[in-house]
Amino acid sequence: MTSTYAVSESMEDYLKTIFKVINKQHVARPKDIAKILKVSAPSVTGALRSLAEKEFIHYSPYDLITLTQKGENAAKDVIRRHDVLQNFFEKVLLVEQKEADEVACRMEHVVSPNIMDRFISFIEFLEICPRAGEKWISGFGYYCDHDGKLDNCEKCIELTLENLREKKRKGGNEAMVVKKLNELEPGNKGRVVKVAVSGETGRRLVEMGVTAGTMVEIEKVAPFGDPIDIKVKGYHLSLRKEEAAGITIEPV
Amino acid sequence: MTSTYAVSESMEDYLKTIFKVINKQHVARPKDIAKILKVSAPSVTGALRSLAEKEFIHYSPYDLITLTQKGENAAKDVIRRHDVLQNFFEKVLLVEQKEADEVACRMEHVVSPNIMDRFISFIEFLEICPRAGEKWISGFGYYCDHDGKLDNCEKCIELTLENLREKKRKGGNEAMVVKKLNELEPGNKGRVVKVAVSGETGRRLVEMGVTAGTMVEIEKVAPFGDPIDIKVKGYHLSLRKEEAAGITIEPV
DNA sequence: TGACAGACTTAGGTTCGTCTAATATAATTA
DNA sequence: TAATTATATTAGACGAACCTAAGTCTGTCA
Ligand SMILES: [Mn+2]
Ligand SMILES: [Mn+2]
Ligand SMILES: [Mn+2]
Ligand SMILES: [Mn+2]
Repeated sequence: MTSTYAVSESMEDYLKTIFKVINKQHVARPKDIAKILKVSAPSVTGALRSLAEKEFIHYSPYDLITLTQKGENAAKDVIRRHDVLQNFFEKVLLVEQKEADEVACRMEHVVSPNIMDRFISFIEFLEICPRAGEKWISGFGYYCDHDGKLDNCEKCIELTLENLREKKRKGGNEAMVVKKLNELEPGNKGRVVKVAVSGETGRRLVEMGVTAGTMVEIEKVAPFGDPIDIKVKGYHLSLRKEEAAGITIEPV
Repeated sequence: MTSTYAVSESMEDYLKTIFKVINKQHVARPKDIAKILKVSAPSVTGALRSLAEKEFIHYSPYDLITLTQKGENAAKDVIRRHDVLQNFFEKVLLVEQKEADEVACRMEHVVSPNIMDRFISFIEFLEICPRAGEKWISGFGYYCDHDGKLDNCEKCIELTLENLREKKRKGGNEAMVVKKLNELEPGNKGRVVKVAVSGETGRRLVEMGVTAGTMVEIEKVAPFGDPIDIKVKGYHLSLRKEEAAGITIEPV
């Protein structure tokens, strides 16, 4: 059984750490990496040499460390896997943050791309399907904390059904509401209706499979609405305002 | 970060394999182990020496291999972790069996006891809470296969609510139905109402946290109803008929 | 500008899990 | 029972990922 990803678990953690350090303080130094990963300085030197050889980073002794494009992609991918898993543990299994983070950091290296996608879809479905959603998860919390007792499910279902009908009544009057991605606010979620973005970003979106039907969440909007940070399929993505304007969304 | 479990990932896989081989053909030989784990024969010899030293197995060169109690416990624990994960991937995330098995075999070594418990509770909750269950999971399947389209949720919720009320009407007339565990049939599930089992098995049940509220599933019943194989909290357990008779169940 | 402290690398060693080649033992079969 | 075949072990080596101890580089500051 060949390993699922291009580098070893250890190297993935180094890449992840380098990416995070660079994005936080512009430049990554071996000392920081050693501290974060709780390894000795010589271990870091060794890892750097190995990563440079495989062309994940630019590096020579005493030089500063930068990620190659390949390295950045790999790092982002590990981080995505980590985030999806941690999110699932925290938001669905209601596990405490520290443990969710720790276990995600071990699982991130072994989860398959396919199962990743399923986790993402599952969480989306959970958020969208009116049978489930937040209320249902809190019911799971009750179940866990009370030795397998179910909390009053009937009321909850009635309410759900009520809301669903309400929404439908309204929906019958107005046409499907769509907005441009740049018109949404942090925390808003929606489903992609159309993508009309050219250039590198457009290509990246297609590559990532961001097409009609994909769920998008607004994470952060900078002053003057540029750039806009979004989450799609577990990826964190930063869009220019004009790029975001090319994406049509049906808010959820 | 110290590793979560007592032995390395590799050794856990050896233990698991030894357990399975013994339970299948009574005696484990290095050749079988090598074949299953896809390693060379000398690798097996090395692993056996190492496991013997740590007292997980009884072994000396050319001798036959048996698990110590410690080894058997460890093996069962790995298998439980594996099964719970694989089950979640297959039954909840609707992942195909081969991949579910492979990824479970990697994750089994890094999932924490706590998150294990959550997975188990989550699956139970999914099976019990009338908002979710099988119908809901099949809705998730539809969602995955149709690019994020929701299948007619309203009808499904109405039906669920209907069933729930139906059940309640019936439930109002008759008192809570309870049975003895030995009266159930393979595939039946239920919630433990009372445990009155003495001896080693009783102690084991308590250790495993099998108390009022725990979900139990009947897996297999031998001819004449003895022994009875059950699944509790992810563990597979074999009970004598008289032991099973000491456990009161409310069928679900 | 030159010393020095702190950061980084080199040198060299350990453990783990794997391998191949050679050897020893056990089982089968003529 | 002797020869042959199948299995298992020993010997020795390797790469990955870590470590400690000992040097080397560099930015800072007197
Ligand atoms: Mn994290
Ligand atoms: Mn990690
Ligand atoms: Mn399996
Ligand atoms: Mn495994």
